Amino acid sequence: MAGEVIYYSKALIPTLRETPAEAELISHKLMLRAGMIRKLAAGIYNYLPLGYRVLNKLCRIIREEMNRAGAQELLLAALNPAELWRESGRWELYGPELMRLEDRHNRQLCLGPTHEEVITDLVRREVRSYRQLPLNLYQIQTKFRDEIRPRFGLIRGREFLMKDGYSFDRDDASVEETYKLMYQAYRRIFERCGLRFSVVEADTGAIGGSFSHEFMVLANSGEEQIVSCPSCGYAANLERTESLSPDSISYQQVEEGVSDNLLNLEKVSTPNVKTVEEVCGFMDSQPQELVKTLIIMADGEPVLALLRGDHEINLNKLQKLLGAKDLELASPETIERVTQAPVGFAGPVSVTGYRLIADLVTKGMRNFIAGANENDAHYRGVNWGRDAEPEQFADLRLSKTGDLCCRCRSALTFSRGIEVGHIFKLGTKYSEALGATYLDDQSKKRALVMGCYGIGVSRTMAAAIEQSYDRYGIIWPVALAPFQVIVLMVDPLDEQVRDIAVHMANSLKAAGLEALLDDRDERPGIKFKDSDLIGVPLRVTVGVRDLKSGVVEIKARKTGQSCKVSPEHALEKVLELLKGLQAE
RNA sequence: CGGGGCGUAGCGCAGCCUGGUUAGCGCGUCGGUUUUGGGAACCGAAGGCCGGCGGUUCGAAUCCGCCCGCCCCGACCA
Repeated sequence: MAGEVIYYSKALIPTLRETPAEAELISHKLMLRAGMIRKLAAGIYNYLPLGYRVLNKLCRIIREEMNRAGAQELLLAALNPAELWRESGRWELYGPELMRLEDRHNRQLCLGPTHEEVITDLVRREVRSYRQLPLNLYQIQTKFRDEIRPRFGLIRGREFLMKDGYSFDRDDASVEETYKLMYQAYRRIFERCGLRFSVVEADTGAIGGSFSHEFMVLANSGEEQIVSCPSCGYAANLERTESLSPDSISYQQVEEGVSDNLLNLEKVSTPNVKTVEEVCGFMDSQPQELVKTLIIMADGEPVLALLRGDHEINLNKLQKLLGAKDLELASPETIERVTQAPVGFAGPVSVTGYRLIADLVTKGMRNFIAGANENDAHYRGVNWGRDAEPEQFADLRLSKTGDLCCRCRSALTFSRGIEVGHIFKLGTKYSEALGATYLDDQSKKRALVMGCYGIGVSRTMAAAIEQSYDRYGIIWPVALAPFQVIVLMVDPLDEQVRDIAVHMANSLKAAGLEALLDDRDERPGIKFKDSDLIGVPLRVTVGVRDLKSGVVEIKARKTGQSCKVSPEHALEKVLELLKGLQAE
């Protein structure tokens, strides 16, 4: 890498002592304070030199790994004609998140939120033969999404930097190879960034198979909940997690050690007792003895979903099961219409005309409590078969703490993450819609099999900070740091200090490192604070005090550990420390 | 989209409820003196269409209406 020295006195690094009121999230606050970014409008940011340096570090790593994996970089148009999006059907499907605009001739355009259409169009024009395959193309570009609610600074913006890649293969076997290559490339990218991350299985939608993974940077502020198994390596998004309830036999069975001692169905008057908690309190029972009934609107049709009282529904699972496009909780009016009772008294007994789906866990339950579909009444002693029978038992529940891995039965771990990468096999969805075909070795026309691979570059920068900071500021991993070293002159007016510091910075540069030379005529305190805030991994402090003893101080940002060495040995020491930091 | 909050100097805020004469404070900025190893002290100075438009009033940062911008929460608990 080419070395560099930047003089702080000439650099635009407008640090802030106080946090602008607009920021909530740590990464957002610190990036503003460190002078890395400034907001232009809601969800839209300018990158100042310091922030841009970090972004470029990320891009460089991404490029190197993508190229190594055989992908080629290109740059696609950001402004897309509507016709192309109409061809794929997404002009209508994408919804208000698509930034649409018109030109002076009233032609409709959009700003690309992703580029399947554009790349597929390009490839369908240029690729004809299997001999040209496989082809793997990527770009790093600003994307536009008109988010409902931009928030969290760079984590959810309306304009953001993204690496998006698309692969074109002859068949499934071939795309699987490409997919594996990309998976490995992604692992390498995030490893090289020095990030702690987890790869989770993601929803594959209609395509099926294990062909989608999300790369999550682990951070407590993460939007996504991740469930992982420490013993077998299974990891998934909470919404997609399949897990075993540790107590999936009924409470009654556990209590009595019998399974088929069926009690009579008994209607109990429960005036104004509606929630699970209220019912339990009223009947002196546990949520595990109760089956709750949720009325869900699936594409406008009410469906009754049954879950154990202490479990939550996972709408994604239900949606998948039903094959529905749109799911939402039914309105109170609908609930009254369906159950003939106010909200709070729904149950499975004597329901007709609606689909009834019960969670697997409820299958083993006996003599449970449920709403009576009647104002102020519940049943107790409800049993499947005799009193009610769902159309099917299926996995509907949201995994919860204490659940076991369904592969190896170990206890699952719950954590939070920020999605920074997503890879998936697209199949022929876009190639068929846009007619992107090739001739195979039998002269037969076939649709290209696609994969797509994204990395949120600007978001990754924010995620790195979420994962590594302290009360003084950012702590960059060496690979992403805007500079590896800051050389700080305590007394910039002193000739000897200046000479030694400049020489130090230049020798760092000669060694291929990027150095920030703080030559500002500021008080030492300010310079130390700024140095900590912007998070440069190593600091070399040159001042008259230490020079009297013939030394300079080298301090690691992360550990706070420092040592004093002679100026002649400083370079060597810095290189050694950096090596140690990178090896972590 | 629903709910809540905010908009006053580059940044952080007070003033507004209860209208009144030069609109304040801290930080930052500029000049000066003294300082100089963890955000200095003193002296002096610059910097505001109080988000915009309209209304009420003798008089509006302050009251009312509309608009714009920004932030937060929510859109899975029967």
